[in-house]
Amino acid sequence: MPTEVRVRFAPSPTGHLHVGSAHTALFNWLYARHHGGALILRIEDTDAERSTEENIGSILEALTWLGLDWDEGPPSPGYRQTERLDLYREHAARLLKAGHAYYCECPPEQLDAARRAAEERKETFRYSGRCRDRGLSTGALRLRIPDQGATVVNDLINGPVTFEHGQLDDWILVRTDGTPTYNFCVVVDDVTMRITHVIRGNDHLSNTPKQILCYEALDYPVPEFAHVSMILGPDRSRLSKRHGATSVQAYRDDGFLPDALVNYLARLGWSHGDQEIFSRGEMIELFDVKEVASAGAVFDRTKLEWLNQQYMKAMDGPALAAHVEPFVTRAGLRIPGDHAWLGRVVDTLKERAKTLMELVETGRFYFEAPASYEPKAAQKFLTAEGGQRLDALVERLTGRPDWTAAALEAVFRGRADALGVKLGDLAQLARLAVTGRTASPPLFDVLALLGRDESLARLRRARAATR
RNA sequence: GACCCCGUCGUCUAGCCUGGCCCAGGACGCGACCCUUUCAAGGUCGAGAUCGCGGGUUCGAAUCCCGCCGGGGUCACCA
Repeated sequence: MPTEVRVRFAPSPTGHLHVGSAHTALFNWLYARHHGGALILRIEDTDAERSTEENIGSILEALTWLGLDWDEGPPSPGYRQTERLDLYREHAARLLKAGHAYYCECPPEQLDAARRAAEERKETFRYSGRCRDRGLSTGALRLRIPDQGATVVNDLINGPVTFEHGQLDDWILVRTDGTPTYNFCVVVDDVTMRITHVIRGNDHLSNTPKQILCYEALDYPVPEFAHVSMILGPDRSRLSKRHGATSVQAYRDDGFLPDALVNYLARLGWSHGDQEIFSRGEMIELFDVKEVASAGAVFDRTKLEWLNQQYMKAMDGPALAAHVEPFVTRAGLRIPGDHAWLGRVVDTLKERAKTLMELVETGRFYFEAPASYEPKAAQKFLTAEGGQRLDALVERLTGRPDWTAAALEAVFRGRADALGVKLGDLAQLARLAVTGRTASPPLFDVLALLGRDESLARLRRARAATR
């Protein structure tokens, strides 16, 4: 029986969920789901200084919003590193006893000095190994790295990567104060959680040989590794706040759909022929880490926006309306109809906006009468002649029982013929009156959705504004 | 600086393993046109890559080999 695939996503709660982290979380999730395996969520909170409870909550929330569910992890206990200290202690003791680790009492100041000196000489700093054979019983615990040989990381994405042991040094497993270091915790956790595939950011590739040596010292099987490329800013350096929004929630708040973000992230470093849009099911079925590209990818918000629009367009009104509602409220607007009404409104707006936020802004007139008219258009349309046309429209429209888009269009066409003008002339005038703008969804749909009373009121108000 | 990774249109990518179908395909963005009551959406067409550079192997290289250059990442008693 083949061993079950077990992957993990291990964020450190020092901030919100970064899109780069979401990217590797997604690849882990896809890999787990594709293989019918398990995704384990582990919180790496050994940095007490920067880890906060709020950040943990925020990360879980972001993952949930993205629809990346985990099979093991919080809120169950035992998935935070701070809860697993005994485990690290046990393993440290084992390494010490087996002679694979030793205590080091070199004062930090001395190490710093040596580091600076090495830097002066333009050399790589490596711990001298001064305490290797002193048989000390206190201090920081270091892993003994073989002097000779090399360790090869057989990366699923990057292929075999060789690191000479001469490049590595006896790294610290446990600090003088007894707390375990990150690299040590990762090894112990991945082993005890029976992780079969470590899929993580490319920035960890250099740490991998150190970790492999630790697995071997512990006499544990080494998992498979896959180092995913990082997400870059326009200047091709790692995407950071300096480049703009980086957190998943920032994109949520800007009005992106989780499916769109997930689809976008999936296409960063991964592809399947010429296909751009993938349902979750398709992604799960088609995804394979071995096909992930090793080059970094620049985050392109414009393409994300396009994808978001594709997703909004594909969604039916009522479903989209549920996503839109909070944005209406947040804009300080009231919804003058029921959910079905909002669904129809949203149907007229979804192909005119890239984000939910933009959609609300574009359709603002559905929720409140225009506070003003576009100056240039007002200049052109709200003239004496425009007033006469508005009068004609109001007269024809008042008291009309059939307030549907089709009926309204018939009235407008009839009026345009009678007045000897093009439909467009009349439509633009009415559009300005009703929306305050020269661009909007189809006028007759807008009128129908606004209702007779509101539409007529707006036409009259525009009439009053003519010169 | 050392080590490691990466290098195809502005961007995301296909092709590279198993050389010829590639004087390089798709998508975003950009331009034009069509459709049209406006704006979008949609459709069609187009501009855009000497495949980082230089050698070599070969009848033939984006694809194989070597060197170089450029970018990024890692070098903590941070994670």
